[in-house]
Amino acid sequence: MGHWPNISPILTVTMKRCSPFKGPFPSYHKPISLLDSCKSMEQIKQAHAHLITTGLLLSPIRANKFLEKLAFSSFGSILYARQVFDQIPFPDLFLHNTMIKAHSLSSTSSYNSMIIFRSVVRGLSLTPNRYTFVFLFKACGNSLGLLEGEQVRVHAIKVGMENNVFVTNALIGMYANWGLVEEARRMFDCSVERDLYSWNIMVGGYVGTGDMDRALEWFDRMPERDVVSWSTIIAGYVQVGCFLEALDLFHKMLQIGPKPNEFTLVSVLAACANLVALDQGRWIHVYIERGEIKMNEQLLASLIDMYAKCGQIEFASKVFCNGRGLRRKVWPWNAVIGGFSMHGKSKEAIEIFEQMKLEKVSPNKVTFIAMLNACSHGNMVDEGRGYFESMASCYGIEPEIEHYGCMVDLLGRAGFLDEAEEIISSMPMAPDAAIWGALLGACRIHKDMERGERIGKILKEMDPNHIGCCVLLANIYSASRRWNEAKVVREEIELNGRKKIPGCSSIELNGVFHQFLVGDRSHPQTKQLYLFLDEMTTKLKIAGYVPQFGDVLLDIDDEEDKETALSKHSEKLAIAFGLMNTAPQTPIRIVKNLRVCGDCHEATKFISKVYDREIIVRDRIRYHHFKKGICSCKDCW
DNA sequence: CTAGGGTTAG
Repeated sequence: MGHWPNISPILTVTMKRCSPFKGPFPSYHKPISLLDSCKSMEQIKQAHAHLITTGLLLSPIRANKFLEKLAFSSFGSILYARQVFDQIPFPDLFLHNTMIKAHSLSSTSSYNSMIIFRSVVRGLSLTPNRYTFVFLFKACGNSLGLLEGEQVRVHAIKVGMENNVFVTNALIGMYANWGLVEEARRMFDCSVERDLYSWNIMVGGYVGTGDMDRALEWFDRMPERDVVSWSTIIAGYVQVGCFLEALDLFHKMLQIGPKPNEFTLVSVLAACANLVALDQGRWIHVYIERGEIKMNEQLLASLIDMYAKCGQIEFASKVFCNGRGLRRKVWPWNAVIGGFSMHGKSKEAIEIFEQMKLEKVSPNKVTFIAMLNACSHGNMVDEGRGYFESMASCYGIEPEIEHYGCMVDLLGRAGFLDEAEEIISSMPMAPDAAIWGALLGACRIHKDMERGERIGKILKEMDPNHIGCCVLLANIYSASRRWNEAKVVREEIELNGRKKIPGCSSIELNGVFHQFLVGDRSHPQTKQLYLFLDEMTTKLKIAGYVPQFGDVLLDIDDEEDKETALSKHSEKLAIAFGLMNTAPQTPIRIVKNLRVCGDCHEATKFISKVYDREIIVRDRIRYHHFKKGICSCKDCW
C-alpha cells in the first residue's frame, strides 16, 4: 500500500458514486473523469484493481474508458489493454472497435487489428460499423498490404458502409499512405460525399510522393482551405527543400489564410533554419511569446534548432534553459545537443546529455547520432566509444547504419583507420556509400594512400555517380602524385554527365535572400561586387593571405572549373556582398550548400581579421565561426 | 462511451 496517497482521488470519488448519496453532478461523469486523471501506470493499475473489485469492468462503457486509457495514453500499454480485453467475458462491437484502433496506431501491431476484425465477422458474427472500417483502413494504410486493404474494402461494400464520408476518407487515406495517390484520386472522384478532409488527404497524398506541382494544383482547386491545407503545403515545400517557397506561402497565409498553428510553425521554423533566416525565425519566436500559439516540445525543439542553425548557439541554449517544464520529451534535448555538436562544442553536448540522464528523459537514436557527432568534432574517441557501447547495453537502442557511420568518422578522423575498417566489417548490415565515404575522407586526412585507393575503388563500384567520392578519390591520386590516374577519374566525372552540384551560398539582408552561384554575375550589384572582391583580395594578401590554388587536396567538393578559380567561389561572393551592405561590426551569416574549400576557409579567416567581422558559415555538414582570424573548427573539418 | 487530416532532430 505504499502508493496509497496516489490512489485516493480515484477511490474517494468512485466510492462516492457507489454511495446512495449522489453529488450535485450526474454521477457517471465522475469516475470517468478521474480515470482520465491517471498520470502513471501505477495509478492505472490501481484503477484496474478497483474496477475489478467493484465489478465495474463488466460495464462496457466503463471497460471501454479503461481500455482507451491503457491504449492511448503515453504511459499506457497496448499489451496490457489486450490482456484486459481478453478477460472481458462478452466484449461488444464497441470494445472491439477500440481494440482495432489501439492496434492500428503502431505499425508493428497493425496485423492484430486484422485478426480482431476477422474474429468480429467470423467468430462473433457481429456486423462491423463505420467506426470499424475507419480504424481498419488506418491499420491497413499504416503497415498492412494491399491484400488486406482490398479485403476490408470489399467487406465495407458488402455491408453498405463504403459511402460513409468517414469511411471513404479513411480509404482514400489508406491509398495515399501507400503512395498510391492515383488510386486515392479514383476513390476521391467516385465518392458520393466529400468534405474538407477528403481534399486535405489528397493534398497530403501528393505531398507525400513529393509531387508539389500536383499538391498545389489540388490546393488551388479546393473549395475551402483550413489551417491543415496550408500547413500541408508549407511542410511539403520544406520536405523537398523549397524553403523560400515555404516562407512565401507562410506570408500569404498570414495575409489571407487561417491563423497558423503549432504544426505550421514547426515547418516554417525548419525553413528558417535551413535558410539561416534569423530575422524571420525571431519573428516567429516573438509571435509565439506573444501568446498567439501555445508552446509545446516540438515547437521548442524547432526554435532551438532554428537558432542553432542560424549560428546563434548561445541563444539556442538559452531558449532551451528557459524552456523548463517542456523537457519531458526528447526533442528539445536532441535539438540542443545537435546544436552544440554542429558548432563543435562537444563538452557542452556531453553536459546536456548528463543533465538529460538526471532528469530521466530517455534518449533515442537521434540523441546518439548527435552525441557521436559531438565526440567526432571534439576528437573525443574514448567518450564516443563509450556512448556507442552504452546505446544497446544501457538504453536498448540497437545501433543503426548511421551510428556506425558516426563511429567510422570518429575513429577515422582520429587516425584509428584499422579500427574504423574493423567496425565496417563487423557491422550487421551492408555498408553504404556514406560509410565508405567517411573512411575515404579519413584516408585523405591521414594521407593513407594505399587504403584510400582501395576504399575509393570499392566506393566507385558501389556508386559510380557519387561525384563527391570520385572527387575524393581523384584528390587522393593527385596527392600521391599519380597524375595520370587522377586525370582518368576526373575525366570520368566529366563524362558522367556533370552531375556535380554547383556551389551556392546565400545571405539574408533585412529579410531578403541573396543567393550566389560560383562566378555568379546575375546579381544587380555585380559590378560593385567584383570591384569590392578585387579590393578585398588585395587587402587579404597584404595581411598575409596566400591563395591555395594548387591545393586540390583540400578542394573536396568544390571542383569548379579552373578558370572560375577560387576567388569566385560562392561563399566569397556572399561574404563580400555582406561586407558591402552591412554596417561595421555586424556579424555575417552565410549558408553554403557544399563543404567549404580549403582556400575559402583560409581566406575567411583573414577576412574576419582584416575587416574585424564575425563570420558564421554553415556548410553542408557543420558550422564555422570565424573571429579575429581564427575558426571555431580549429581547421579540422 | 468511439471517427477522419499534418510536425522535429543526423
